[in-house]
Amino acid sequence: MTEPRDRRELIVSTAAEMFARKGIRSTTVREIADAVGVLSGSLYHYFGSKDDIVREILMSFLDAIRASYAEVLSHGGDAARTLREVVLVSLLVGRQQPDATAIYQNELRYLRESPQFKEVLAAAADVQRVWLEVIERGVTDGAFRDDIAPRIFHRMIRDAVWLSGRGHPDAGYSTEQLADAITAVFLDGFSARPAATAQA
Amino acid sequence: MTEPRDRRELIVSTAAEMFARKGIRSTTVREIADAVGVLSGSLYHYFGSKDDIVREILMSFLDAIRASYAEVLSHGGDAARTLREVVLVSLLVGRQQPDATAIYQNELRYLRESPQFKEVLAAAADVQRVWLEVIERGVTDGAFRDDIAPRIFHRMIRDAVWLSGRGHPDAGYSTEQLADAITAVFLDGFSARPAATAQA
DNA sequence: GTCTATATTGAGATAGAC
DNA sequence: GTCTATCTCAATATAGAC
Repeated sequence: MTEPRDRRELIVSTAAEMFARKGIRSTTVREIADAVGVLSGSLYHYFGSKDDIVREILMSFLDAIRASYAEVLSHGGDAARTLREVVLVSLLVGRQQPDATAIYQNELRYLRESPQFKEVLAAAADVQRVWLEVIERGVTDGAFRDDIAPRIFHRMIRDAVWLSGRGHPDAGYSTEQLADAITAVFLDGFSARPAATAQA
Repeated sequence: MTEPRDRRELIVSTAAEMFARKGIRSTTVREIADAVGVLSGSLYHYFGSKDDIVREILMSFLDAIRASYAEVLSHGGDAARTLREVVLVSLLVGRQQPDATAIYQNELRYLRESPQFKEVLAAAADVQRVWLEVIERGVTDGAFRDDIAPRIFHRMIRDAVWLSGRGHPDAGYSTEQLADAITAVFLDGFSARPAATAQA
């Protein structure tokens, strides 16, 4: 997020940064309030609960992802091309909302513990479905190998994308370069090959 | 783990299962004691704290990993072969200690919050170093491509391996088959190819 | 070695004054 | 809209009887 215009946005962006860095459970409402510069009771003027803040962060993230994917799917292309674009737009949204991305990756279990996150989990399921469908389409078309279950491949590439922001920043890698690296490894493999199938 | 012989082992294995399923923070000592069939105070006869249980689970896991890797490295082989074996033995230990594997994957941040896990984190660093070194050796040898940073590739394949136990079980995939699938994707790619470089 | 009982701390949330 | 003050609950851990 950027340049919060009002206090409500400041609360959301501050909380997102702390949730991403320390985890939701380890971040107290008092710490959020301290960082914002108010007392904890004041947060409850804007949000009914700590989890409402979490919900807002994640729904905004997942809505951005769903919109990006819809755009990618709308302009067609074969499975390999679409997969490449899904990787790229995922990384782009991840770069715009790094905190939300980290929360999404790290706190799935937290979200499953409370029924109020049903909507968030449903949106996450939509997102996963896009990945799986493009992978399955590629297998059906003969573009992708059929000796590895789509669900297994899906998990590998999905984790590579969403976890790419985790830990140390990828110094020297732009988002586009990282997208190229991920698609290169996952489509062509890491083995050196005599005549590489040049992909970019 | 299996067939706890004494109460202490029962506490460890019960706690491991709950930590893996619900997370360390969401698992209370009272719940562990309930599941074991004692009252919470009694746990403190065996362990000084809840985190001592965590430490025991993870050190036993990481020691098993380090021993497996040492064995793999001791009998040599080129980088691709060694990487393949590292993947396989990692998955084998993961199958033997699925709860510890999940905890290791999910709770790194928790471990970083307390100085008492220094030893655990040091062991984890040893493990990561083995991966990185075999990858770097392959690049130097010319076996692996040199246009993708080892550290980026390392993160992808490492996550694919350690996260493979997460979520739904891989129905129908044995550990060996999963190891084959992972090495196939990461070394040869997911693209269908005219004349596949048969690898198994 | 296990229990009962409780100390202690920390968290999310609320009420009501300003 | 923010603060002060506090409620309530839940968690780790401890003390000491049995």
